[in-house]
Amino acid sequence: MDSGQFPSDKPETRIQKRNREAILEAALDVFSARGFRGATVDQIAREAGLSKPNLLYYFPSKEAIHVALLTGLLDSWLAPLRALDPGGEPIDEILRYVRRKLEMSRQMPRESRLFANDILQGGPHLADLLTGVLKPLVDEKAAVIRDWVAAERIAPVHPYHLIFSIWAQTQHYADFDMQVRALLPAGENDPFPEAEQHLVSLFTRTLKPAAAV
Amino acid sequence: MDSGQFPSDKPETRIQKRNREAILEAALDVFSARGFRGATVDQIAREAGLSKPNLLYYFPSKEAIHVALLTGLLDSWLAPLRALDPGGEPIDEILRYVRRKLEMSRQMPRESRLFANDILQGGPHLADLLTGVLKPLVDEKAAVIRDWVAAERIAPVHPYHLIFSIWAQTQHYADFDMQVRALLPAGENDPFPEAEQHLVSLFTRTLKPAAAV
DNA sequence: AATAGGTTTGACCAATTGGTCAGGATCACG
DNA sequence: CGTGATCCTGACCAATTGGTCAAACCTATT
Repeated sequence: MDSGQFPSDKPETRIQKRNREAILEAALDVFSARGFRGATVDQIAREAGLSKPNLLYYFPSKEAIHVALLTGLLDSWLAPLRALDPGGEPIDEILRYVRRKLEMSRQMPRESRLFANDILQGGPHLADLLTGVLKPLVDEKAAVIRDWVAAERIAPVHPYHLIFSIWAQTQHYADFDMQVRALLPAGENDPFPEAEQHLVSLFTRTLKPAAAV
Repeated sequence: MDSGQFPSDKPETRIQKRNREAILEAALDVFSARGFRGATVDQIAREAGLSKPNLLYYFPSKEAIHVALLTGLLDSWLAPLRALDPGGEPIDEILRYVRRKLEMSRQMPRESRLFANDILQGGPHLADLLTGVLKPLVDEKAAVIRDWVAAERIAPVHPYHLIFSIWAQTQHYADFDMQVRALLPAGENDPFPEAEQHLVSLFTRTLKPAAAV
C-alpha cells in the first residue's frame, strides 16, 4: 500500500515528465467520471495514449495512480482556504473565499468529483490526507472565524459548520452539475452567475452582524 | 434496459416478498457504500442471505436491482419537499423542510449516498427519473417560493438556488459524513444537533425580510 | 558506431464478475 | 398423498480486469 511516486534520486527524463503528466491528466478524467472502482487501467492508458504495460511502467498500480493524483491535487484544491486572511475584513474575506471556491467548481469540476467520489465511499485513499493536512488547516481557519465572531465583526456562527456550508454549496455545482442543469429552467444554460449572486447574498445575510451599538 | 420489477399479474408469495425485500435492503447497503460499478452481485446476495443464482431468480440483472431501488426510494426521498405547504407561514415552512431534510440525512444516509453516487457520475440510472418526477415537483415548489418573494413574505432569493442550498447543506452531512466527523473537534461525536442550529440560523437570516414598512 | 540505460510492446496469467442452465428441493393445493 | 408450480443450487461460461515478463526498440553519450 505504497503511495507510488517516491522522488527517486535520478532526475526525470523529458519522456518521463510528458508521460507522467499525460497519465495523471487521463486518470483525473477517468477516475472523476467513474470512480476508483469503475475506472479501468486500460481506459486511462488509452486516454493517455499509452499501452497498459507502458502505463504500468510509470506507476506500479492503479491504486498508486489514484493516490498520486489525490496527493498532487490536494494542495491546489486547498489554496483558496489557505488564502483566507486573518488580517482582512471578515465579510470580504469569507465572500472572497466563497467566490474562489465557486470558481473552482466551475473550472475544476473533475477535481471536485474526484474527491467527492472517494469521500462518499468512506475515503479509503483520502482519510489519511484529510486528517494529516486538511484538518490542521481547517482548525486554523475555524479559529480565525471564531475570533471574528468573538470580536463581533461577524454575526455569531459555528465556525466549522460555516465552512461546511461553504463547501457543500459551492461544490454542489460541480458534483451535482447534472442535476442542477436538469432542473434549472431551460433558458439559462450557465448556472454559475446566478449561483454566485445567490451565495454572496446568502452569506452576506448570514454573516452581517446585528446593527452596531 | 428494462426497469425490472414489472408488476406481474400473479400475486406475490410470502417468500417472494421476504426475499425481494431482503435483496433491496442488501442492495441499498452495498450500492450506497461502493457505488454501482463497485458493488458486486455476490456481495448483495451474500448480505441478503441468498446464493447468487437465487438472487438472479428474483431480479434479471444487477442493473435491474439498482433501478428498482432508485425508483422505489425516490418517493419517500421527495416526501419532505412535497410537504412544503403553499398555505403555511413561509419561513416556518422552509425551516421545517430544512429540518426534515437534515433528519433524513441522519436517519437515511445510505439513501442519500445512493442517489449521490449516481448523480456524481452523470446519473446514468437516474436522469430519466429526475426530469420525469423531480423536475415537475421542483418547478411547482419554486413557484411557491417565487410567490412568497413577490408578496415580500420572505427576502428576495432565487427559488431554484435556494432549493439547491438546502439540498447541498443537508445532504452534505450524509454524503460527506466521513469528512465531517474527521474534521470536527473530537469532543462532539454527533454533528447533527449543531448542524441543525447552524442551518436554522443561516436560513432564518437569509429569508427574514427586511424590516416591514 | 557502439553501447548502456531508458522506453515500449505483445503475449500471457490468475482472479473476479455478471450471468446461464439443468436439475433437485420445497411448497401450495386439490 | 400427489402433482404442478415455485424456489434454490452447484457447476459452468465468457468477458473483463489488474498486473507480469521477456524481448524488442529508442535515445543519449562517448
